[in-house]
Amino acid sequence: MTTPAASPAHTAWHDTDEAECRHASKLLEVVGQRWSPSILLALGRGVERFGEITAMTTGLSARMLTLRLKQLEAAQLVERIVIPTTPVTIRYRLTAQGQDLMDALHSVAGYVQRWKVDEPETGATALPPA
Amino acid sequence: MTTPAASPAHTAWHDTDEAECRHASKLLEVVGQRWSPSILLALGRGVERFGEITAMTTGLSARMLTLRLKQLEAAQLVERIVIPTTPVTIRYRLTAQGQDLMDALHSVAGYVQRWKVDEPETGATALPPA
DNA sequence: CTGGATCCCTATCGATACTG
DNA sequence: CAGTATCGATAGGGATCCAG
Repeated sequence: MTTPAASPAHTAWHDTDEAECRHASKLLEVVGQRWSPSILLALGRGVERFGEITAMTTGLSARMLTLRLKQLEAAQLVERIVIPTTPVTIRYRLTAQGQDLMDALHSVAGYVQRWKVDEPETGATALPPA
Repeated sequence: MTTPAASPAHTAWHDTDEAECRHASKLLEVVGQRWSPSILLALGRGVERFGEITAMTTGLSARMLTLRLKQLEAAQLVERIVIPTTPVTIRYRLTAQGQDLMDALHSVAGYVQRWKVDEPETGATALPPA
């Protein structure tokens, strides 16, 4: 019942090593930090400039952006590129690793579509898709 | 254009609706909360009792577990089942929705494997898999 | 065993002001 | 434009005690 049909190439959680579960947990906690998803999404969509991210993300302050960017850099998900123009231009991009993560993560987009996740209001949605 | 008509496996982020991106972000922020991944993992592996989760998760207090469990219930990911034994037995289980999310999320297990994410120590890993 | 209620400390976050 | 520094408010989270 759990698997509809044809288990693909990916590993089920049951078969996942304890250590890897821990790493996955930590990773989710980093990625799940406030603003992180928005920032990663922006980068994934090609936005590369500090100011653009700030502008397009309502409520995000420069301070937080700097902070998150550093963390995401530390997590090897984002790289900071300094271009010696005048004044200096700085671009942020997903690393290959970061891109891969976004790739893995877009299956949650499918989840969101399937379950039409919404705010806990009215009666919410609680019916299986099919 | 928003409806790409029966996207095969999954939708790329570029093709993902803004609203859905927002929902995905919110979802990740909930799932990424401290302890949430560990709890979901435990539930996904079949652990159902409050005490068991507490015991197997180092550092997790009863308070936090109660809290997260409530949030996850509110997010429709977990259901609380009360069995009128003596004393009352309580089981927590992933809902179909929650199971589906874990399903979607196990692609991050693949990511973790591919990149061997580890603590920033020694020289760390920073090389592409292939 | 499950989980509510407090106390309290700390990390986090937002706003503002300032620099290269 | 791309950050850093500081401050004050708050919420998150741990420890402990208590209750159904």
